[in-house]
Amino acid sequence: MAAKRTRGVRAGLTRDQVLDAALALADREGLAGLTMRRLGAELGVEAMTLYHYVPNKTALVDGLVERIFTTAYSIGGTWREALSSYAERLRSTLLEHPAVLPVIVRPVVTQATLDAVEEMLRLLVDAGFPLGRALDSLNALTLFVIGHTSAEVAIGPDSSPEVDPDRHPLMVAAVRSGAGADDYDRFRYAVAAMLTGFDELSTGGDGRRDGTRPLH
Amino acid sequence: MAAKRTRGVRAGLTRDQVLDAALALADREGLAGLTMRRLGAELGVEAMTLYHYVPNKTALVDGLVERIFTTAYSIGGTWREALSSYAERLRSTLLEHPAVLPVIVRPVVTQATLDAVEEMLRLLVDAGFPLGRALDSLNALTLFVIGHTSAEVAIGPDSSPEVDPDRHPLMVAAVRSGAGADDYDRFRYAVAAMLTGFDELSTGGDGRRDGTRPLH
DNA sequence: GAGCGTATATTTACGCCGTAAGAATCGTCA
DNA sequence: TGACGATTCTTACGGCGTAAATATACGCTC
Repeated sequence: MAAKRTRGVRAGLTRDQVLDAALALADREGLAGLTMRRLGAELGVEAMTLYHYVPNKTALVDGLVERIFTTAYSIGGTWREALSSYAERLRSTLLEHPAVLPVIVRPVVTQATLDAVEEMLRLLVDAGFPLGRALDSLNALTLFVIGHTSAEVAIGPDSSPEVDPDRHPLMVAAVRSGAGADDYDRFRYAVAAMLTGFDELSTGGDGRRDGTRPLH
Repeated sequence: MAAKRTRGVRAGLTRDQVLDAALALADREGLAGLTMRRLGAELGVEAMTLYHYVPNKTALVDGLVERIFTTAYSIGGTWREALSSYAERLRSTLLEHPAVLPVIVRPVVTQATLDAVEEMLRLLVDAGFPLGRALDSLNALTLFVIGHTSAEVAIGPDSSPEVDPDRHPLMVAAVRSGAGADDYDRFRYAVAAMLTGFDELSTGGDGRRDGTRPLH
């Protein structure tokens, strides 16, 4: 396909193209499959060439994390709707790139995301949240979504060991009834619980004056 | 100290000793510093010797995760107290071994932890939680703790970029006021919010004496 | 045009890594 | 004693991230 490269012959790459290819490669082959040599091959270029667009591999992975977050923010509606849909959007974005999850440890705050954060803070403050609690709430919600989605991805069905029904009757009953089988249902329940808790603790329940209901 | 090893001269290791040393090494040097060669050196043994106690490096890391979880469970008191202190214990255990956090994606359910889980479920069910929601609540709380603690560890102070006070006044005000600076405070706020939300959504506020129909 | 600096790519090489294969030594039991 | 299994070391292989040096091509000034 591509003519063989020789020194100095431009490949016409950009940092964005490198990141795109890196994300695609990680999605396809897993995080361990993302190596500089393979990424280079993917782009028709030697590994060392990539170091002109990225200082080192750590920075490349950081770039992936940032990219994922900048596509996840969303706003609009009441504060409950905004936070709820933000949580769902973040979850689905993360699920699209499960390979990157292990290295996502915190929301990377970039210029691109600040606008959305600012608007969410505005919604919360207008609803009666003290400013500090508004920030805390946003933070906690994000961290929960990351944790939950990580667990969703980490396993398909269930890998629990054998359980003694006499010693652990509730465990057995819960598993038998299929409880916890639906990740998305569990996710929505937990998000609703967090939002309800935020409301109660930070506005004394005022936030629901507009008639918004916690779930469904 | 230790005389030089020769072939066949026993070092008297056990799997537990290997895991102990691995955890200590990871805590001291970071996850990337945990290599088979270095771990071997730590134990006065060649790298390949470790493969008699552990099938491969992945299994070794899995062993670390399991070990951390089995020491984190705790129970007692009301359901709120139990879940709250469980969250705190898990957090502090994770903080003691921050290097392992990136590979903790899910609570490893082992025989050792089942008793504690069963008792927590009992507390929740007695308080009026539908069984499925009890399990969901426990799960959500665990995942939140993992996510939150990961973020705590991932950063010391703050590395936010420069923020334009005109575009993002709330952001600036929040940071200036020192909001979100205290990780532990933020953690407790979020846990309290979750518990309040669980209560509201799963028992109707304070124990299902009114027969409120729970979700599900 | 000619000449030259700068950006872009490659080549080569070094020291790590996980681990497969096989040889060496030990304790134990017949 | 001799055989055997358990334990350890030695050697080796392919792959990794990346430092250093080198080669090519484009865009600028004259």
